[in-house]
Amino acid sequence: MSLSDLKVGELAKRAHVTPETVRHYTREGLLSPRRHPENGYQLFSNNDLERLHFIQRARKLGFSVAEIRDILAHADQGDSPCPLVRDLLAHRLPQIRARIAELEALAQRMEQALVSWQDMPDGTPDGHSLCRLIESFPEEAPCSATPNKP
Amino acid sequence: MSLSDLKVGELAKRAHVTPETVRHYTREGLLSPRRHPENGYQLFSNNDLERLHFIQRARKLGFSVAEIRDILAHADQGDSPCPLVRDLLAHRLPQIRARIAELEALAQRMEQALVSWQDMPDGTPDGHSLCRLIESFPEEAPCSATPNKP
DNA sequence: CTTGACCTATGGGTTACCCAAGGGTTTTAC
DNA sequence: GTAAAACCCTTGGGTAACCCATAGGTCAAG
Repeated sequence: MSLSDLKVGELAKRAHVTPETVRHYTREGLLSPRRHPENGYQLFSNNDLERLHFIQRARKLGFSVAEIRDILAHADQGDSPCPLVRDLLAHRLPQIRARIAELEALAQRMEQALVSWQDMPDGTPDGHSLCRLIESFPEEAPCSATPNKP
Repeated sequence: MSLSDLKVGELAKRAHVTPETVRHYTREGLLSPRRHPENGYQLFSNNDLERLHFIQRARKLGFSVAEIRDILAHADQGDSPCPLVRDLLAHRLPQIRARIAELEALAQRMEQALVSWQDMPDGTPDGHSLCRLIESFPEEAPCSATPNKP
């Protein structure tokens, strides 16, 4: 109805994301487009575009989609989401730092492996050994960094 | 049949993982236990225990379960998996380094946010602003680090 | 009026597991 | 000897933030 109504693709293009992402945010309740009464198309306003920009900024600060939904819900009710925002970030930061430390440790294991493998022969698997490269590595360190999350 | 046959729980305990994890590796083809002919229980050998240790070492070096399956398949066929192992690690390492850089950038954004928010009032959302804390952050940086993967 | 570009909803894939349900088995304890 | 606890099985669903394929409706331009 409004002059500035945007369809998914148009909104997506302006925010440099894919239409799928916009639909995802809509499904998750971060955006609530009106619907064209006849064809069912999603209709986004300029306000939705601002909202999407907000979402992108928040994502870049490390907030999850679920957290952003909560933040937006607060704001939509007229409550200031800022205390929530501060809290979330303060809690997330040490987790990120821990994750960095994990990955750093992993990278060092990998580098040490590559270095110490440089003068090891490849060898064929036998009954006792599958790959000495890997087996040459220490295993016993009760609990520590987990790889492969990203 | 063998004296040293282990049930899932026993194998899991010796490797300090959960039975679910063992079943997962079995489903993914990393382990191939025999089956008790009468009750269908999985029966693992000492060789499987070594194999599980191998898997754990490889996981700690950052290999994915799928990669480890390939490595083990090579070894099971009598081929040396070592060239594959070197290759995989050499390719993965720069990805990990890139991921660390991403997270480092994220952490710095978060820290800068927390600092610069210290003397900002919380404010109530109005038509133009949802949360100035987040809106005070730059958005335009064409493409860069993605948060929230771990 | 027919392309081709766009929209819709649904369901499945990604990773490395974890968890619950529903049901059979084995071990332990009385 | 038996009953409860502990263990095993398979199936299916959940996690995070999307991406992609399918099948089918809609719309703008030539």
